[in-house]
Amino acid sequence: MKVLVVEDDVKIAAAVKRGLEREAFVVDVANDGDVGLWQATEGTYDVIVLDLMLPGRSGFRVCADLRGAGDWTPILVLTAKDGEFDEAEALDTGADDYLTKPFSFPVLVARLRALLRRSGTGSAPVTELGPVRIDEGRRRVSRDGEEITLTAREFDVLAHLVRAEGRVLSKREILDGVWEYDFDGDPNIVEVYVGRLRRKLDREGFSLIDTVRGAGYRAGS
Amino acid sequence: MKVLVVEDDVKIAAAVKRGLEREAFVVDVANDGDVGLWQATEGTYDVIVLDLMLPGRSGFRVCADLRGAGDWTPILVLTAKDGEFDEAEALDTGADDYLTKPFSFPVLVARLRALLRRSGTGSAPVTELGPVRIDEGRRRVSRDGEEITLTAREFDVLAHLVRAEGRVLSKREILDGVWEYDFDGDPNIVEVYVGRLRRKLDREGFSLIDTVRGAGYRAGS
DNA sequence: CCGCTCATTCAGCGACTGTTCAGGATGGAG
DNA sequence: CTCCATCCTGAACAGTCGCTGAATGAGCGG
Repeated sequence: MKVLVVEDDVKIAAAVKRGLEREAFVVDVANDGDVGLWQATEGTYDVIVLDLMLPGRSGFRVCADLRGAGDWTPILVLTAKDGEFDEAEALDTGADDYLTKPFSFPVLVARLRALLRRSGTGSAPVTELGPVRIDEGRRRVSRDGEEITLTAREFDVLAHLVRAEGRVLSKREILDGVWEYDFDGDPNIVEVYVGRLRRKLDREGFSLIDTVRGAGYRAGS
Repeated sequence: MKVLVVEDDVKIAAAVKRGLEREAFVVDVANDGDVGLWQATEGTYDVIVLDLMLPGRSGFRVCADLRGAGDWTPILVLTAKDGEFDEAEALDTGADDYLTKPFSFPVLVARLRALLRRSGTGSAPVTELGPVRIDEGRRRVSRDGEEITLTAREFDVLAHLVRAEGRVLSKREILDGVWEYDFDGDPNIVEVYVGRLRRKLDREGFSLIDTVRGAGYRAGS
């Protein structure tokens, strides 16, 4: 589950990033509105946390621009309680929820999850592929009813492939979708994870992830 | 992209209609279940937004009747959160997704788009030429339902020819379209690949790729 | 501070596939 | 009918791609 945090206060940004990562989110941070907008359009995020008071392009503008460009990634807006910006106004611009600073961390997480659930990105109805059952909401996987434990990364890679609904995803696409945007390590890591998923999920006569040589990987169908 | 909105609350119906029209949908509204069912069967819609609580025929019935009549237009169901109707139940009746009222507009649009994407109305690059079926997204090819494995290059060449929809492509064009820009090897390689494709795909009485001597190759039509 | 889990890198191996080449087949022009 | 350009094909080779096990190190909990 990828989150983009657009926040100029470096300390807050870092704290939020660390906290969300502990909750198994993959987090990218942008420190001003322009970079934020750019990253939001380039990358594929499941949800965006957007401060309204930003250097460069304001949160309002970012929100409006994204929506104007047809990007409906759920947005949770952060506002200062002194209320220079009005929450209702933010919602009008196309935000989906808001939170006034200072906020408690559990609340942020709860609201994010609620947002993901509502927008359907997070609660993709449980998917079944052969004997394997993938519950994105609870981040659980089972085969023949038996629970299988995956690490956060393993789950993200699997979920990403499953969401593609049979399309072939290149290693590059998987990297972009699951790892932080500035990851520039060896794409071989995708192979490593696919290998691990196979060892955990495949069984005699059933293989969940196909290799499409020269193109990427494909799950299901 | 045509949407049918079946909703008895006139204000909600109007708001949704206006909003969706701003998103470039073409919207028809029905105010009760019977009219809704009738319009759904008469017209051809890409997706139906269906309230469950309706005068006349309930949303459940509409859904069930449509499915019973073999109409599989994607349906997004609107439920009141007080939960007189159960979402799971709606999905059982044949709905494809649900949203609880009140909902935010962007969420509705996002879900509709997701639904359209999933149901393939939005993008399905699956081409059939005679007995051969080419699925570009899944990178799969089959003849008479039987899967045929192609290498990456083979698939790319085939896809390129298929995309030309019957136009003749010169070897040069195929090279430029499929190989890297700076490829300066023997154009004979195209012949080699066409040959391999033929051996894999052609059968008695059917040949997928025609040679147009002196000009290039052509697939389909 | 120690032991654990997990993410990442690396190198080696094996199989597959892209490419080349040369000789045979084919078709059209004259 | 003949000849030449064009196309087809089988075989061979080298390089690429994907898989794996092991090693390393960061981070967390005890």
